[in-house]
Amino acid sequence: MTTVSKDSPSILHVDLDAFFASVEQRENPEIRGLPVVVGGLGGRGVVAAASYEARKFGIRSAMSMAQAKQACPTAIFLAPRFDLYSEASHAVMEILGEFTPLVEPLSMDEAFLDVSGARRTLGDGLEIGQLLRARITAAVGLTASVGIATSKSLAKIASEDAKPDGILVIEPGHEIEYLHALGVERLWGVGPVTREQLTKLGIITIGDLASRSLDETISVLGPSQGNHLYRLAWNQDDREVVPNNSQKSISHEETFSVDISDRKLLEGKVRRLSDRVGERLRSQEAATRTITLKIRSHDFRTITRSRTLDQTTDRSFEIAQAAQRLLKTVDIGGGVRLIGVGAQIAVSDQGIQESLAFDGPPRGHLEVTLDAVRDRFGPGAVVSARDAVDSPDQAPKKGTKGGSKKTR
DNA sequence: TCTGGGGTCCTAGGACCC
DNA sequence: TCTGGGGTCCTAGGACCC
Ligand SMILES: [Mg+2]
Ligand SMILES: [Mg+2]
Repeated sequence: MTTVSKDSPSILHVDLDAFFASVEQRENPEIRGLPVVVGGLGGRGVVAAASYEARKFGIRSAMSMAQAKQACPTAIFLAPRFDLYSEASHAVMEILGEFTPLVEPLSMDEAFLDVSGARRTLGDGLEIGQLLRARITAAVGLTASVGIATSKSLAKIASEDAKPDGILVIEPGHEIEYLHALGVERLWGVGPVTREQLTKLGIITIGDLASRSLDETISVLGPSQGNHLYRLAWNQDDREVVPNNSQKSISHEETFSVDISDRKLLEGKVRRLSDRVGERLRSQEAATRTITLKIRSHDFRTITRSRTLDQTTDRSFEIAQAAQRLLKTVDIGGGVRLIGVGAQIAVSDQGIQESLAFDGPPRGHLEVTLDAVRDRFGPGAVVSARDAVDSPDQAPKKGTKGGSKKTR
């Protein structure tokens, strides 16, 4: 048993280093120590992962493979092998689960852990972080970096600074000095567009953002993002680690090596993509009601068209039919670069019942319902049972149901 | 050889409802 | 009675993440 002070940080962000490239280097000893670039080889590919050796040449995720080749012609260029990465990912997540059930995967190669319960037996966050890093390397042959802090946002930022193969604890009381020295783009949720907006206002660092008034931040970024980022800039982030998040959509898309203008050809592509979407729906015993067609034109402009059906389906044919009908409404004049088919996963009545049983009714729904009744029948129509007096106006009529079953 | 593929969440307007 | 005010659903677009 270890003694751990109560305010010792207990949120861990675990992130594998150069994930796809590291798996490839693990598989093939001959490319260890060499610049390795994993990405699409088909002419229009981008970099999915670059080994640290490749990063020395300026190669980064999301740059085109063509650019990467220019930066380092002698690098090893590999097509991704997702089955391999998926297997490694599962193995890592399983290890994380040995430390606490509170594991929230964010992607194939990263997860949050809340170890506040596990610390009593396993040690503080730092000790647990070192333990699981060693376990991952020994069992899976990959290195992981870990950020540890009192909030998700800060733990995630810290894991970047821990890389590669490192660990970093942001001690309580030192959070603000650490955070405020960083560029705003380091905040989770600030991308190129937001960073540019902030730069125009002279906001370069997180400290700059924090020193402005909340009102100013909101006037530029809107109430939602403004509030959120302002809070993050002061390390005010009370989001909890939530395991077992359910998937909300399934999609497949394809970028063609040459733009396509032939409708028949595109219809065939839609059919094949719909098959894959349907297959995955059925394998999860899920269904969809809303289908989305995505088209990116030769000029990189992207549109989506979606259609909600009257009834849910898990049949590839119906998905394809909906998507092909949407395709007919789109002008494909200059050629199509990418086409995609997506399906929103419908929440089954059973799922709703389970979530009601588990979480209680979502407040929004209940209150809307009550308000609607009051709106129709007057303020006395619904009162708390505690306050109900035995008057004809307020007593429930005989035969009133306890609750309705279907919420939507 | 410009710009992947898989996702999540937010915004905003119109329809519809009470 | 020149304007109610919300709420949800649907659709389209866009920022962001890995
Ligand atoms: Mg990573
Ligand atoms: Mg990652």
